[in-house]
Amino acid sequence: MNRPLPFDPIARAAQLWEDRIGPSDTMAAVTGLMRVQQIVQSAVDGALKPHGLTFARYEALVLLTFSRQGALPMRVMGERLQLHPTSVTNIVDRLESGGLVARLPHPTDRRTTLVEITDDGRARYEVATKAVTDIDFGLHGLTDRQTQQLTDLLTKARKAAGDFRE
Amino acid sequence: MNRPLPFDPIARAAQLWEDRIGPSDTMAAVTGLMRVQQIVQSAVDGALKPHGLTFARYEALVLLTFSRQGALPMRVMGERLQLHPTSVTNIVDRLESGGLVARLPHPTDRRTTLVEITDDGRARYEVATKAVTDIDFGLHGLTDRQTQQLTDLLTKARKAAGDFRE
DNA sequence: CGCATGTCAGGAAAACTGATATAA
DNA sequence: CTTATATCAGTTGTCCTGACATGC
Repeated sequence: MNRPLPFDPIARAAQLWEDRIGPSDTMAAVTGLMRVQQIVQSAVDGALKPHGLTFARYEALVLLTFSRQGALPMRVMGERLQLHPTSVTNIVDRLESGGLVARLPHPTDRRTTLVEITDDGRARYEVATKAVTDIDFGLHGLTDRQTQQLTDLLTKARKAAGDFRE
Repeated sequence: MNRPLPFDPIARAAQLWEDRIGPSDTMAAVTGLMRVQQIVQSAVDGALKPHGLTFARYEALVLLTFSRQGALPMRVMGERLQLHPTSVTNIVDRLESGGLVARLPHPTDRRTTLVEITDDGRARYEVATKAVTDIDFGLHGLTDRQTQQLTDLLTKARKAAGDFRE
């Protein structure tokens, strides 16, 4: 829709920031981060839409597929995906109503609800994975080396934010 | 609230992805990107909340402050901030109701609406800027050099996505 | 006529707050 | 009694679609 600008708006803003406020390094990185996230989110959601998924729901499906038993407690899903408890409830509701996961009682702790991926869920996961990998998650223009570098930098930031120890 | 995990969930997911699906470079970068964006968004919104702003509204205020006349057409704002026309309307509505900007008729083109930052808007911009720079936009753990590297990588991705030419 | 600009109504997906029932 | 788990009701901020009035 929108034609591209003939200049980089973030570089321009960073220049003005430097002139008027001070060092613009962090501001430029954060603005770029926000914009690339938006690009990637939109590309991935677009690729998943024909399969009735959003990125958040797809991530939940991947998490369950990767789990040993194909099932996890709600609380653990929220922890791994960094989701609010009510968001987990919402996402599992939608996946469940589509028949992609099922809620099961936990065998020993009756407070907790297990979420198990169904056969339909595994099938959906496979076609959805093809859809997002076919578009490279909407992230283009980087060499493999640069993509790894990006991952490393983001990992440093996550660690500094207390996302994980080790 | 949530204690940090004792391991990096993205690194773990990338390992499983590699085992079962294929190269995990892009997947790891995108997942990390999403997570860091979430961290930064939450930190910045938290810092701006006491001043009655969100990051989106703050960005609009910065854009106007940086413009030559302190005023821009709605369409241009949407173009620079990569916002949907209806999102521009919404954001300007809220800024206007807080007295931070004013809508003016365009002198020659009566279709377009100019948005001008007010004195109150400029004052709010200053305290808000102090609030977000005081927390470094929620982005920690990177050296200046690494922050610049991150910006460069994100710029490459934006350019490949057709965000801007040149 | 076409196209551009901005607004409105309404919906979607997700985050959050606060309250609640149940169970450890 | 305190804590943990999950849900529910309701609000918020943002993006999106489709329709529309106005003006170039």
